[in-house]
Amino acid sequence: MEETHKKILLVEDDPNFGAVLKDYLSINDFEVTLAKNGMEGFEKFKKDNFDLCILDVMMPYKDGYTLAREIREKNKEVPIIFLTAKSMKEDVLKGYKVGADDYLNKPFDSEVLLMKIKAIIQRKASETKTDNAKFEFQIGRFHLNSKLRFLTFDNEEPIKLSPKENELLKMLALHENDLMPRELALTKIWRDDNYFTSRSMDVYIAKLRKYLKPDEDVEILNIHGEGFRLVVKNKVEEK
Amino acid sequence: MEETHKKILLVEDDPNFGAVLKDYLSINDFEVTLAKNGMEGFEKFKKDNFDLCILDVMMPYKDGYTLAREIREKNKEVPIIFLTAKSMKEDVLKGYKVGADDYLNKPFDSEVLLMKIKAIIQRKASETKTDNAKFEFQIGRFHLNSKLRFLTFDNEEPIKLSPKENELLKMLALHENDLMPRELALTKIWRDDNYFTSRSMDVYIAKLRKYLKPDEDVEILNIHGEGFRLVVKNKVEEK
DNA sequence: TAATATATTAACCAAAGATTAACAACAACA
DNA sequence: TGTTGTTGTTAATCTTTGGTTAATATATTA
Repeated sequence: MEETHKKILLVEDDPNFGAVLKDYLSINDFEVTLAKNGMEGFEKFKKDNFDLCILDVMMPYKDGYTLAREIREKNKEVPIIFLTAKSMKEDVLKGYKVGADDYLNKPFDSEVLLMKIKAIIQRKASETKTDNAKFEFQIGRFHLNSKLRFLTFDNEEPIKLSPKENELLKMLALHENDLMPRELALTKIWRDDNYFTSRSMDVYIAKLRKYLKPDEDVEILNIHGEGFRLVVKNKVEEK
Repeated sequence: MEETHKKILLVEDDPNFGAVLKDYLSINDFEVTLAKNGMEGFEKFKKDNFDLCILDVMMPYKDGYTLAREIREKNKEVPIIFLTAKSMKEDVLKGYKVGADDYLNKPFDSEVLLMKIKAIIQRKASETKTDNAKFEFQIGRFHLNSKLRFLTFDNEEPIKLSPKENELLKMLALHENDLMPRELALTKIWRDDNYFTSRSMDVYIAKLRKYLKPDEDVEILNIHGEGFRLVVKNKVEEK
């Protein structure tokens, strides 16, 4: 079964390198749009719908990080890979902060790039399969509107949730009564999985438990080493 | 969060190259077992539980393809990567025929290998996640949910199982009324087979027996020197 | 820019889980 | 029957993971 080719936005100021890379990706069945600086890159980004962006970091007028930030404002989903001559840790961190999905130091092996591209696109594909457009949830006597970030208990005044609180509760609700793996929340909400983000998540779990206290039948249980589970007891089936 | 390191079986007859590659993989957080020919490779394969095999094709006594076929007989799942000096099409085909997952021509870029390894392991992981591996078992009057790690007796409050308790009981249940070899549980659950892990397993068998006590018809029997057997007596067939 | 809301970090303690050690009980078998 | 290796049991110890608090940092808004 032949899928339609994935679209890649390639922003690279070196015209030779850019052309070679474009050709290479093209013969590997990607549809490549080449922009030669950040300005042009952003213009082309707005005009089309790409599956992946590959950005050179060092470019005149507008560098890769700035461009990435603009792209992220428009689109929270599209994967971004940075190409850079630098391999400094702070630069890498800066890249991930603006939401990069991967990093590649020049000069690099084209096969490695290809591998990364495929891995990233596949990952995004499986993510969008799991993540739901749904934004309203009934959780016991609570109602969550994750678009407005409101949590309402019965008919009381809604509580405003912070973005992280909201995302986390939504993810728990999507897995109601089932395991919500730690790792899933960390990689999807925190976009990183280490000791501190894990600690941070625990802090948020505590906050959510506080919010959910008024309903005795709603609980967030821990499954040691695995994740959390939002349980709703004595559930009355509606019809 | 630190996962336990993935185990790789590396079979390579060139001692220098083998050692270098082993070191390289080790510093990249893999646990590598090196075998210097096909014979030794197969012996080591049987003794442990690997996440990946990397086989050199041209080796004395037993070549990579033959070894791969033997490995496949034992294990249909484990990913295999071939290393070869050849790049002939028929050889590649021969490799895929015995179930290779990937192919790499010497000399190769170590980063490429690393990438391939990661891609393959991740793919396998997501496969086993989506493949609806059985996780619910009826054991006499008990019900085991090995995903949530719950053991429920009749309609009583579920008992929480620890990861090891859970895995072990699941493995017993998978062999219900049949022998569950010691060695199997040790290599699969403890990923190591020595005096202490064996002792540890006995401790867990004791714990499980305690949990299962309420149902007279459920018992874990020992088969001296072989393993254990989960028996369920007076089984009433349901329809 | 100050004020406010949100998020991260750090330290510390508690809980859960796993291993180890020591010894008793048992099976296999010469 | 005694000897050897295996299994059963308990309790102590060690390790990892989770919960909580508060200080600090970062982002957002007035």
